[in-house]
Amino acid sequence: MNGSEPISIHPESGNMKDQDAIKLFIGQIPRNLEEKDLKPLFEQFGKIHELTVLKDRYTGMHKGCAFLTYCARESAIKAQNALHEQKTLPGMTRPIQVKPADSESRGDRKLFVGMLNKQQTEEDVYRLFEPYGVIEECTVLRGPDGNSKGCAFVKFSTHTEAQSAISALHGSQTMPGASSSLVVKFADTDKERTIRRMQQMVGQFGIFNPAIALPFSTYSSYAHAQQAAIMAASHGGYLTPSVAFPATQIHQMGALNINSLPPTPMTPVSGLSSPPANITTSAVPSIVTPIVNGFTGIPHQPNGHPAVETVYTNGLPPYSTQSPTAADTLQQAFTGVQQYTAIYPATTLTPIGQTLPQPPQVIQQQQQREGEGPEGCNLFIYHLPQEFGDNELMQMFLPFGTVISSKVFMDRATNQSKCFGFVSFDNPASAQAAIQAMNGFQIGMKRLKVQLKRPKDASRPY
DNA sequence: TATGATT
Repeated sequence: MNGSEPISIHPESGNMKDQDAIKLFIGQIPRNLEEKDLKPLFEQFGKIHELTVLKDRYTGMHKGCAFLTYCARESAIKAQNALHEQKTLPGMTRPIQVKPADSESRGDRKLFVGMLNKQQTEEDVYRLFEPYGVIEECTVLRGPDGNSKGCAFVKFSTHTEAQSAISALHGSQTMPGASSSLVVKFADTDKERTIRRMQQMVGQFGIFNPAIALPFSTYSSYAHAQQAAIMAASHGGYLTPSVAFPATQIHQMGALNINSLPPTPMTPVSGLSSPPANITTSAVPSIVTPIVNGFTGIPHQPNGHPAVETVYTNGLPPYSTQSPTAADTLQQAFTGVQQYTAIYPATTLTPIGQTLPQPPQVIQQQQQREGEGPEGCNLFIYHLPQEFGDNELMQMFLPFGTVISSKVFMDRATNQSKCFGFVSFDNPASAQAAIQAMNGFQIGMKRLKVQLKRPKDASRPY
């Protein structure tokens, strides 16, 4: 089995595959079977374009699996139906696996296209992308009035095709009337990504006064808070305060049924969030993905997976269709801080050019500094932005419940923030929710550390 | 830079 194994990767020469051919992953193959041994088994379903046994990159060892591409798409389907989990090869304990390779079945075949000309139709977009593969779906995003939003979704039959379209088209040209060059990127269909976005938005909007930010901020914040609260509750008391960074959170949040969120926000806290005036409450879906810096959510699709919907304000256009690529986490978060600080006069950062829907009306938050909450209700927050004061800190945590106090520690000599502080809620569930959502949250170059305040008495390691 | 700054 070891020793010499001349592996032929090109079984037959001159055989073309369908453009929509499916690459199959074959698993549970005995390690003594090479391409030539496997060929007869698979050939019965059609002409093989390529069959490759996977070898360890370094040791060259047979990995017990292979990739198989038939010339015809149909052959792959037949083979999968006939073989997948249907028989067990000699020496194996589990049945053979025959299924589309990960590279084929990835959700990553759907592209988001931005910076289109608003006059461009589905057909125009189709023509543009056609050269790069088989297009299964092509949708121009439109507002309620039917006008294009200047962006589209294009779904290819494979990840590879989609990737080649990105390579060829992203930034390749600027459509007449568009403010920057064409954007072609993988669409954010992935649930985890969506959740991560939501997590980001809590920070983005949570640090704004929700009443003066986008109307949806209240919703997303509350939805998120509820989500986190539900989580906290369902985990009982055993939530580890040391959940480190987003990966953990995303994982945990991904387990939630985000569609079960009630559309109605929680009781408004501290009189801050008057109900959003220009939102159609009756039409709000369970999850709302606001448009942020040109981010688009997933549009409603007739027969797709409308787990997430994009909803725009009544008549209010979204934030325009700026380049979604500009919206990487870091920059978004930092922009959020800048926008925030621009709103509040007490801060020193230069306002940035981003226009807000309304001139900010600063609502003075009555601030309760007295009285920490009971045990389990008090958070220690570290890595705060330098410019955050008590109020900003409170704003950031309001979405998770009633904040009974917030305090940023200041250096007495310089009157500068020491970048840490405390927030107290009136109940432990809110505190847990806040930890879950905000610990590890990236702002600027730093990530917030949010954990329960150490009890005064004995701060033992255990 | 690290846990509510006068017990």
